[in-house]
Amino acid sequence: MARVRMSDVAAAAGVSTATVSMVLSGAGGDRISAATQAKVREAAEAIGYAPNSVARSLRTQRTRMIGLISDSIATTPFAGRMLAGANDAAREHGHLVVLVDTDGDPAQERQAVEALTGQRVDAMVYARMWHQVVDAPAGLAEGSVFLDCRPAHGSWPAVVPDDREGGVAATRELTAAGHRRIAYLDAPAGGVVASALRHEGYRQVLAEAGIAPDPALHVRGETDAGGGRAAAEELLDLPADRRPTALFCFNDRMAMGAYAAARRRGLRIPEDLSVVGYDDQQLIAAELDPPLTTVALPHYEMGRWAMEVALGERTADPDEPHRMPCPVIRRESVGPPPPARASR
Amino acid sequence: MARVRMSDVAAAAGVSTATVSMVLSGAGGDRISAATQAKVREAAEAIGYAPNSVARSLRTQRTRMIGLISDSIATTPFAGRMLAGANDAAREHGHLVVLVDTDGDPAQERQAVEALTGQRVDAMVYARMWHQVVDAPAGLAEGSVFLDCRPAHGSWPAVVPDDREGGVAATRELTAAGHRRIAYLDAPAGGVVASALRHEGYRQVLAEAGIAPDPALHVRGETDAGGGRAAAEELLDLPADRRPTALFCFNDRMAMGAYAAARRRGLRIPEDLSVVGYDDQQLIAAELDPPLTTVALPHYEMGRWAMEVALGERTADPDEPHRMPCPVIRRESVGPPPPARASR
DNA sequence: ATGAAAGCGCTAACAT
DNA sequence: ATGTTAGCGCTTTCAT
Repeated sequence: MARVRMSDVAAAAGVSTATVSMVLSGAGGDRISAATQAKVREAAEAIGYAPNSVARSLRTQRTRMIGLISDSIATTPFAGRMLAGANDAAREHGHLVVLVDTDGDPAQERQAVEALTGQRVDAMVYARMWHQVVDAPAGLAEGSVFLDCRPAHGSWPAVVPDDREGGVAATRELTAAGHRRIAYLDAPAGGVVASALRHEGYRQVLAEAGIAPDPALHVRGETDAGGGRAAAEELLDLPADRRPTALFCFNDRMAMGAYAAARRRGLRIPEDLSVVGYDDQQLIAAELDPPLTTVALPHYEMGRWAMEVALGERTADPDEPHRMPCPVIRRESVGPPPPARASR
Repeated sequence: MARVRMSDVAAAAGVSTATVSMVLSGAGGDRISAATQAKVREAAEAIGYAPNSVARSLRTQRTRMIGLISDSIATTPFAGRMLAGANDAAREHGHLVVLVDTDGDPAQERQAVEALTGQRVDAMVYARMWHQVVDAPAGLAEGSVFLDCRPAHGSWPAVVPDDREGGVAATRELTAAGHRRIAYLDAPAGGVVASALRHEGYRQVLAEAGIAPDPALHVRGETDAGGGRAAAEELLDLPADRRPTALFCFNDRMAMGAYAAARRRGLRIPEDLSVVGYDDQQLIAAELDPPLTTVALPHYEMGRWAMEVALGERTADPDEPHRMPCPVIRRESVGPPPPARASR
């Protein structure tokens, strides 16, 4: 790599390294004469000088690197856009991101914190692939920020999707179309914080619309297509007067399964059955037939937000997670309820 | 962050920093007495010493960081497992990866190379989201390695999927089941190197099986579900005696569209029509009904390979890309051709 | 078996 | 307006 040092530039320009440092770092704008500045820049250019950030970091105690620890953002095809948001924000502020994927293994997390601390990153972001409550890794510095998760204990800034409002928006999409028998195809019970929050949102909308919640319309299944299909079948096998006219699915994969169940029964979407998903997974939502109306997770924006607070470009309350809105993506899977069951 | 330095450990242990350095770096195994070693370790532990990698790097001229420049691996949900492979290999050898996503923008690439060079990363990996031939970014150091792409000019180690053999494997899956009228749903003409390679493999298998290639069975479409569907429709509208009994699709998304086209015509998969995809995209291949037989891209292995040569743990020919095998993933979308057209 | 001392390449007081 | 100088925290000869 580059072998030429600042002293070489200084020699070539006939000035001291201090002068070179000042002009090249821009700090000497007013202190160094224009002529000298030009001379220095030319010399640097001519001999192909590239500053050594390691030396600078040692001196300034700032590395312009941000550590990003994740359970598996990088390795799974899901929340990658969080990285994009974080990366963009870092770049815009002249920082680099050092990424460590730990598979969610606490031992690896501890090592990651250690390695990143050793490299003296200016700050750390701790990210999860999906919204959850986590134990902070051992040794995580104050000033770190949580991305798509929040710490069970301790006080750190955090950003998570506003899953409650997402549940509201999804359900409202359905009540607005005229539905009153709306099912919620939920994730398995326990642990999944998004599941409970979306359910809250769902119930709130029903209440506002004066719809009595029917426990039979709240079913659970694995969060994949198979689970969604099984759950949807259970629902569609209900007697006609108790059967839902619309399905709010915990995620797009379950919605995909619900499509399959509807298809088996000869039900058309959205004419006979309306469906709303969650996640806006491009590979599914946009390519389903018909394209799926869904609620998007603001991954990119959350990644940006987290990086901006890590960089100190934005302040945040360390005791209350920032909830990022989840926009509805309208496509073609929602319509009015079928006439036969449109009125009660 | 940690404020305690090696001199603090030295003082606490009553030895010199040289001694501390030796024992803590393991280099003093035979030179320092066991008693002193223990004393030093205890002192370090007691006062919570954590070495400063920046200072070490300045001194040793090695940062134990590898730069990874990608067009958008991190930001799109596709080739993320390349990152996992790279990350795992780096970790196993005590290195960290500094990730920069450039969106494929040459200006950003140049900046990335510059920033990474400035940080004195020990090596760089240049990755693309899908197999392509690229112009190396300006200033890319010798010794860098190309991941999922190969340089149009210049001499660098590179790793790409063996798309030709993948095409062979996919097609053979179909001839082995007894098919003779096998269509290739290709990507649009031009540029996509994988497209041509897979086509070569396809033709080779036909030739080996003594099947005369029918130009009507080579159709092209956009590489999404819509394109696959249109291409499949064209094929399925052929007169019965010319219609294919099996479809080899450029990717899983096109296969998804082919499923839709088949469904519209009342064709069952695999009883009436066999389908093979490419990519093994979990969200699609495994969740389609029936699950799709496909060819997997060895993303994880390629990521690992690239990182290992970047780390110098593996040697590679800089003038010939390493071709990584693409395994067939057998699921349920391939069967024998329907009886009516089974024989020629 | 251990210590002294010279830097790695840069920045930032402080001088001039 | 520019130069001198003292480190940042560590590793590594070379001495002892």
